[in-house]
Amino acid sequence: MSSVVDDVIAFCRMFSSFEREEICCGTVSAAQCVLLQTLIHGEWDVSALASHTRVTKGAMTRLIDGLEDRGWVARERAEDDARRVLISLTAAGKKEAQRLHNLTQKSITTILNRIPKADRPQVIKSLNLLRTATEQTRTHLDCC
Amino acid sequence: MSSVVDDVIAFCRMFSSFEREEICCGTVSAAQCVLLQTLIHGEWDVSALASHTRVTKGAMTRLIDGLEDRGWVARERAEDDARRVLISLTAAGKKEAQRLHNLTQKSITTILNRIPKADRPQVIKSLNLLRTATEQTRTHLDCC
DNA sequence: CCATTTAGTTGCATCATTCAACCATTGGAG
DNA sequence: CTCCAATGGTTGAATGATGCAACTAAATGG
Repeated sequence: MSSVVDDVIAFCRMFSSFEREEICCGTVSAAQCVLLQTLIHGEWDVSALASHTRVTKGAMTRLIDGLEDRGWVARERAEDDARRVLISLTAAGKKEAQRLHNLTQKSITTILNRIPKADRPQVIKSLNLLRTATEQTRTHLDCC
Repeated sequence: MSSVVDDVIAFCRMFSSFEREEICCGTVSAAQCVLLQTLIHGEWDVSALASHTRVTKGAMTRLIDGLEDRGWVARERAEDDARRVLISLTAAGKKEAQRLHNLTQKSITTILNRIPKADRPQVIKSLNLLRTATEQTRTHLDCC
């Protein structure tokens, strides 16, 4: 007997440990790993990254500091608003982000390959539905 | 365009933030929250909890310390092996674990309710498949 | 009976994170 | 135009979670 609650908890915990132990392992923290992969899709300002990653602006500043020290991201003042700081991947950063993305993909492929072939399309579709549903549910940040 | 990799990352990150911000919020850390819910199913020794949660024994000792301070878990020496320490929920712990479980369930239900009714059975089944596949993949702890 | 292994705890160092204070910039009201 | 509130970002201090290594106690095996 396993409830859907237990399944979600177990799967998410397992995937997080994948990220921690096998994907970003050694080079970056899990948060930085996600951050690099986020930036593949284009440049963001610090606040947008913070709310997307669900950490404070201060924490995001330091995550970015770490990636900047490694030469993987660059800061640039926005032209229209000199307060905003746009973060983008450097050439090296693109490479690293892609490497991490490939590792992530490999992990996920490994998992999917353990699922009966006939079920895979539905699983993939379900993950997309879950992502969409979760993001819709999760706009507000109020807590406690 | 969204790849399954992005979907998994997004869903797991969102669910983690749910746990952090809405479920264990205030009373316990996310790790302690999962730990309490794990113990609903029975008593474990420290090493088993550590490897299940994928932290070191030292970290697990401290997670348990925190829950013990709150009176939610109890330590007991195993009869057959005086080195092992069995962790179980107290009465208050059972209550808190159930409360957290209900909150988790509520969050997940909220997410599921945003998915078209027709798709839900497949999503639930998919989560179970994913959990099983991930746990099969994830027995070794070697890293780097 | 001693040496080795195993289970758990603890001290230390590290890192991520939050909170609050702070600076710079923007935009609006008078 | 000027001042003031709001916004975007950074920084310092404190907290908390974690890993590693050293340690104690108990079991196991020659």
